Amino acid sequence: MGRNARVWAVVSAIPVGRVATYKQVAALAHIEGPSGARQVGYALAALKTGSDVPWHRVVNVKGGVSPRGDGDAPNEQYDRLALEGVAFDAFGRIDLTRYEWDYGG
DNA sequence: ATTCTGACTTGGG
DNA sequence: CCCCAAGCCAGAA
Repeated sequence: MGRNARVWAVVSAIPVGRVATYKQVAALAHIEGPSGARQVGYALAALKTGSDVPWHRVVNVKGGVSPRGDGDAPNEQYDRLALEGVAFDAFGRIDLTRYEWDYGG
């Protein structure tokens, strides 16, 4: 089981209507280190279209979606989250204190 | 096989 | 708030 699989497993465990930060996913996937969050980003970047992984529930520490250079993917992320009941402020940011996945600790 | 690029976070100014 | 630099793995040509 490589890093990608671990990341995908963690992301797949994020409940509907809830979001997790890259950092959080990295910690749960046992990818520790200063660049753990980045590994998560790389793992998600390796996702294929049609995958069952809810990648849209992964946001950056600012509570916003990370641009991938492309234009539609971030937009789709906003749409999917909105459909799940996640609210955004006027700046397009999510209130992490309210929507961040509480995995129980 | 090598080379380039990219879904991040943190600390200091 | 913005900008800069470091640490890191996977995929494509």
